[in-house]
Amino acid sequence: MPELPEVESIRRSLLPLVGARILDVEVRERRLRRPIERDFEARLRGRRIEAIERHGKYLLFTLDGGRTLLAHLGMSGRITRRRQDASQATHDHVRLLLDQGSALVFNDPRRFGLLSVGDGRGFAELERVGRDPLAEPCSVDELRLLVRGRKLPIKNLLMDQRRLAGLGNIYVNEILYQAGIRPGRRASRLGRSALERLAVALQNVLERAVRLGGSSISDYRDADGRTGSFQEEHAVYDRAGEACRGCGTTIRRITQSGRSSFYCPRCQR
DNA sequence: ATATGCACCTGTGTGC
DNA sequence: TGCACACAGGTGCATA
Repeated sequence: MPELPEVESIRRSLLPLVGARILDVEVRERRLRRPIERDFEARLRGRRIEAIERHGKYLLFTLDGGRTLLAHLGMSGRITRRRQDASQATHDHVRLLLDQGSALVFNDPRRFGLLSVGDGRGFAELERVGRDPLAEPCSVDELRLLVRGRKLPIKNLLMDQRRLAGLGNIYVNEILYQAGIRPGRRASRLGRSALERLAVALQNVLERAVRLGGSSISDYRDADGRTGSFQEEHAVYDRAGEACRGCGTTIRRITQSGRSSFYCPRCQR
């Protein structure tokens, strides 16, 4: 579910927890994308949260003693702040009991998410992801290097987390609309002007989406249960059959590598 | 190395 | 009402 803007919104809503201590850990379901380590609870208990950062779609909780809690929400994951006495919901897999009666709850119906504790931040998962385009905006020259010799569709390239970290199906579709590029265009065939528009669209869409707290399509919420509102500005995502806000042409849906792509056949070439 | 297809899961909506 | 099916914000692995 969550892409870069949603994860960033969750991170910001979690910041009041910096300084909190983890008093206890409860794990009800260990079978996530990768099973939760056996010593997960022991390695978290008693630690203090010193910082909460994000890289792409990953959240990193820096703890005292040099440890790091890595979290990924997969398709359906949520991290919520609650009272410890709040009732447990279906798919509440992990609860971190903090001081002052609050709790951090990880809920994930599909279990595509990930939780892991490491010493430092040497996670194999993190080594597989590229730069974060919000933290480090891409120049046109860098985009040119990225597309050089790549014959796959630009949409698939932008979704490849090893190249850029954080873009998923919503934001890639929205960025390509803003840039006026069809999702099926071969990456290597994009010219200088298209790459310039892409660089601008990348920054504008991500910054705007973060400002609006991300996209709440069906059930995304930040850690305090608040929805985002960027979905109200979606130009193409999930709008097949509706009119393009720019020119009135009917938005099309196609399938690329098993995922839906949406575009305006007139505004995007 | 590059590109694709499928598996991993549960929930929801649609059409019969 | 029940049932079958398609589809969903992601990633990892097997296969060409």
